[in-house]
Amino acid sequence: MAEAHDMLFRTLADPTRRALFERLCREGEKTVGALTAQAGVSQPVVSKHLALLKQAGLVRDRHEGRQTHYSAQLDALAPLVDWTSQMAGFWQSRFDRLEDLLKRMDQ
Amino acid sequence: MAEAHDMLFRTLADPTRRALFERLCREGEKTVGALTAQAGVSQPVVSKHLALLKQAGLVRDRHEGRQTHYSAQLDALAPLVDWTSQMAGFWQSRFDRLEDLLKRMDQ
DNA sequence: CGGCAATATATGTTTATCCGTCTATATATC
DNA sequence: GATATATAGACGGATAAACATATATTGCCG
Repeated sequence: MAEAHDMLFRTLADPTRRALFERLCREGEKTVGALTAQAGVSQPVVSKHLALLKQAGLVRDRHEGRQTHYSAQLDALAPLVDWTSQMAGFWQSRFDRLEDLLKRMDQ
Repeated sequence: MAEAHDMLFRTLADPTRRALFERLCREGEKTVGALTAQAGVSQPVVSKHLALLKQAGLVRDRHEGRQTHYSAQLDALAPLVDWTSQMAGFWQSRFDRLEDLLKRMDQ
């Protein structure tokens, strides 16, 4: 049962990796070189993190000449939103049932 | 810069721990014993995970006699929602700026 | 063609973190 | 004294992050 949530949480749990993703969200498409310049880690490491982000569907790559441009793929956050609202939903429905119960007890 | 996001993502990244939280969301308040019975791991491990969840603000505990009841604390998911919408917001604003630019170029 | 630039990928290694076990033990509470 | 939970220790194993380095690939350019 290793679902999408699992990979998402795991992928975003690493600070270096999440920082890369955040930068792509803030600043839009960036080349590996540009990302490496401010990532504080070596280029191979950046490439590896980008590969993982891509595997999780969080980024897309676009080749242009000898450069690769990466950009955030926001749709990939949907499972995260779903999960969150599902959790909130469970809570809410339990709350509703409680309210319901109290209402019936009141009568 | 180890913010709330960091702890949240890290805490929810572990499947066992996330499963505990999900169960508390779905089924409401549970004792450690009840959680242990279906967690597939030993009681000390369950207690440790609960302690981490509590540290992240994701659960609350309530002592009743010799039992401890845990319940999900949904407010703790707020930073997660904030982060997500922030990322979406960055994306959106970049999109807006692009639209703006195109509009001006059109004139 | 030759060579440099940008990136991906593979290696070997080190280090660190984390999860789990089992086994206490401390602390309440019943 | 038995029960429920928390906490701690020693331990093993898995995972993962980082380094450094090397190399393969591809594209650009002279």
